[in-house]
Amino acid sequence: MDDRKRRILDFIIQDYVATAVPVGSRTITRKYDIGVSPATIRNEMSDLEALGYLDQPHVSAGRVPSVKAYRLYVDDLIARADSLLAPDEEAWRYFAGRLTQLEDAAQCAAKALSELTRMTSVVMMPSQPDMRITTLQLVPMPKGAALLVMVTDSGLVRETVLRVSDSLDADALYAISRSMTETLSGRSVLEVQHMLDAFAARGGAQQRVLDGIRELASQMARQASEDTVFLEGTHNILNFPEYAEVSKARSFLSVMEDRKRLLGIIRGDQELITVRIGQELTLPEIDDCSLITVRFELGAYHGLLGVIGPMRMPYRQTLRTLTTISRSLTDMFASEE
Amino acid sequence: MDDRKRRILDFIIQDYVATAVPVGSRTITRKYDIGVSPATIRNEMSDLEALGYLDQPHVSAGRVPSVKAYRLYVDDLIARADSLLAPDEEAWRYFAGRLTQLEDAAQCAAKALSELTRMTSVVMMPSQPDMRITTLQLVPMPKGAALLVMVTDSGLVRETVLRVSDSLDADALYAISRSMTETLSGRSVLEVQHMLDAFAARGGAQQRVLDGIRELASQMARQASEDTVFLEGTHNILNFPEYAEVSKARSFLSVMEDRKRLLGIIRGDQELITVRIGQELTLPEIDDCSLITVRFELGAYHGLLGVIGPMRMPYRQTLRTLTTISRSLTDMFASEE
DNA sequence: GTTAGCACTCTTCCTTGGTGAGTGCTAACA
DNA sequence: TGTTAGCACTCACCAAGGAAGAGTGCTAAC
Repeated sequence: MDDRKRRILDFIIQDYVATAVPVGSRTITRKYDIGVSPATIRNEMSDLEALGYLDQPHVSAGRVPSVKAYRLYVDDLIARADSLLAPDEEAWRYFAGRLTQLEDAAQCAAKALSELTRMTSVVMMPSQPDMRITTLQLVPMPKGAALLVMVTDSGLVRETVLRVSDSLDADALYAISRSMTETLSGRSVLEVQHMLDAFAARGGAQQRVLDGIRELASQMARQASEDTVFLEGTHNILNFPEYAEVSKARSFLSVMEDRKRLLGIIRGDQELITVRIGQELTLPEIDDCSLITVRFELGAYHGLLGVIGPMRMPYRQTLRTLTTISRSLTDMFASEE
Repeated sequence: MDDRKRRILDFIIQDYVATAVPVGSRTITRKYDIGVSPATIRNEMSDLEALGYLDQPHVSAGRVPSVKAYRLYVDDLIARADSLLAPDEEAWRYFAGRLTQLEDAAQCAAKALSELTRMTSVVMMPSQPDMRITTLQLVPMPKGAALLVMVTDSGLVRETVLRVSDSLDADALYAISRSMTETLSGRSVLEVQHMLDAFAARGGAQQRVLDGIRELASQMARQASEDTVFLEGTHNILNFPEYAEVSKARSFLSVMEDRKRLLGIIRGDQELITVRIGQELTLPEIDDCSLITVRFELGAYHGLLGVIGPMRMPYRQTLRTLTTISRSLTDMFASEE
């Protein structure tokens, strides 16, 4: 494939991404000064089609990039990764808001991504199978209640409200907290859950507290073993002419509902950047969509940021936004812990 | 309006709610055994139209209930409120999941509502202008961090992660927590926010903690003065043939984005049940929708649960679901505090 | 190797006529 | 007086038939 073919292919991708309309030979000469006539372009396009880089919806329509064309384009984009390193200023500013906890950060990132890209964003927090408890603390609440707060070594926080005896003041709650922390800190959430399951029916004064710990531990254990996913901006899909039919939009949305399925697809991604184009996504209902995922680091583990949109998506800009947010997430966790 | 007219009107509403297709005179005789011929029904329908209870999309279509008809139907439904008192078993079971905090409960209720009704749900938590701080507590976290937890008298909890000196162990953090609580407890969040604004640039060892408190206080103050809204299931609108055009669906969704506008409409509702039908909603973009809100109690204040869907909605079932969830929310808060 | 010209294809949009659901009116009937 | 059958009429809906336009492939000339 010579240079001119390559340039024409790039023009077609660029134009189709922008307009969603099949690109004809005249359109190219009108919009992009390539120095040859439509007829020549036609010959080249004919060659490109033979090579498998272009599809023709029907004989009298323009050409549309094939999966192979997007693949070429994206692989090239990733190879010249330096162009993606320049941070996306808008994304930086957008995501500068203050974040407190892991989940906040993930949800916040998902929201930022979906608003910046105007597509659907997905964030996978990594599973942390060996997460250990560092602190348990009871915080007094009004009317005989207390907030049980559980903190793990990875900075995950969970809390629940308990009913406790009115006779317990702040100091008493703190004393209990200390002894609980002493007993349980350093143990994994799974271990704690099993320990307390054994105690379950023991009864007694502090039963409610134990139940609370057990509940939190099991919540955390669940979260520790399964990766969790956040989705935002699912209904941005309506902005794309590809999804102008409600039935298509609905099928897209119902695919998005099934988070386990999505998770199953992206879970294994180890590369810094993974791009799945069209059928590569292995979601037949939305085989005209693409999914880009970018890794971020969270201690020893890694999570994924992703964007789902039509196959015809602005790959370059989307990748920049993704890498920018991914980098700031990685930095944030690195500094916080 | 005599009894037979009323019965015919009810049939038309019932059928139109179920099918979204204008109801003709023959349809009525076929589906509902009313004992008279289509011609008679036609005469009655003609009368009902003259009375303003029916509309006719065009001359050779069946009839469609008017706003006035829905109004009559709904007012009647509310008047015979006892029929709504029977709790919706499915809703009960669905909503039986354990809840920890106010926001959790609200969000959870919103989710349950949208899934049960298959429409868009809205939950408004009440503003609590005189909310006061009861506890401030620092919980140790790994790597020189601490979780600052703030609890108010109404049971609202907020927390944020702070960086603190490594030299502070659990006991030291507790000592700080005690003195903070002593100083600030009983004060309103607004007061605290202003106090700390004055101190802002003071610097010093505990500056980070003070900043944390200030931030939380201002978050809470914002929440205390503004009511907060949760929306769920916005894209359920796609399930209705009325919104089969993507452009309509999009305009619905963009109305839903503007929470302040929604809030402005429902904020003032004092009744136990408020039903806004069609234009009564004063949202011209979606003037073929209805909004039902039901009050729930939260201490001295009240919040609202609502469902938004097409004007042609199953009012009776929706009201039952709403009142059931509302009652269980009210109960939950009453017992918890 | 490039370009102009031309016949050809096929989608899109508009028009047109047929079909059927539903109505309103009138006249007959109980 | 209320109910019913019959009938002409209206109008949305749908399928079929062009006309227009965009785009192609091929051929022949530059």
